Amino acid sequence: MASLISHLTQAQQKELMNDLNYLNMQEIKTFCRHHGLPLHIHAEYKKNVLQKTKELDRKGVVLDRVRQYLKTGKVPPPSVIPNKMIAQNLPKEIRPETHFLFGLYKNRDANSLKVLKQVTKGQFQFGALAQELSRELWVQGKKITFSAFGKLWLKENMNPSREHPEWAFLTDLSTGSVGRDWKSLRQQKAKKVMAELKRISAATKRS
DNA sequence: CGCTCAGAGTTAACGCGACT
DNA sequence: AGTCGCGTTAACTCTGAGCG
Repeated sequence: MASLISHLTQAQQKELMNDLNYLNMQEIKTFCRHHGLPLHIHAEYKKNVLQKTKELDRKGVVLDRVRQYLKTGKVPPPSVIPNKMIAQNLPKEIRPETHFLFGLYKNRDANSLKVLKQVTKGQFQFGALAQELSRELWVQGKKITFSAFGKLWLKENMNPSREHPEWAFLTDLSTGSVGRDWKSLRQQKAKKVMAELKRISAATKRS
């Protein structure tokens, strides 16, 4: 299947892609379910066997998938955590040289926090960045230690090399373009995008 | 300076219904 | 009866602004 948005002009396509950032997760989920786009992260608990986890992909990841789908008409595969990144047996104690694996680290986990505080001179905090980094490492299959993760977190925290256009509110906030009417602005944009997506739904069902 | 607020995303926890 | 998935909810974090 070809692009689902070829009837739009280049400028309109670009606007649509950009305004997807203004959708909230609920709206995105609805669209994904309609079209069978994967929302959950899958894990390879056993070699070559994929299992859906309870973990939901982060907004940026899901949006990328939506964009790809709109452009190509193909349903992209889900995120997968490879077998080697999954903790098979949990160590009693986490140390700086312990490998940073799925199932071992969790946000707000006291043991993880202790070690990460230790290797970052007390600066580490659980938050969106920690979540983002950990997911990325797991899915990409980069096996590193807690110590290395802490350093990576520090680096990203000091000078963020990545942008988060999908966090529309925070992005607008940092550019100072948030006014009293931001909420209605978001709804306006979201409504427009949803209307366009709905048209696509109808078109794909006909074919 | 520290506190609270806004509005967003994410998680864990909870409850409900479907299914076995 | 027990389990699983799904949807909702409360609590947390993020940022800059506003206030005492």
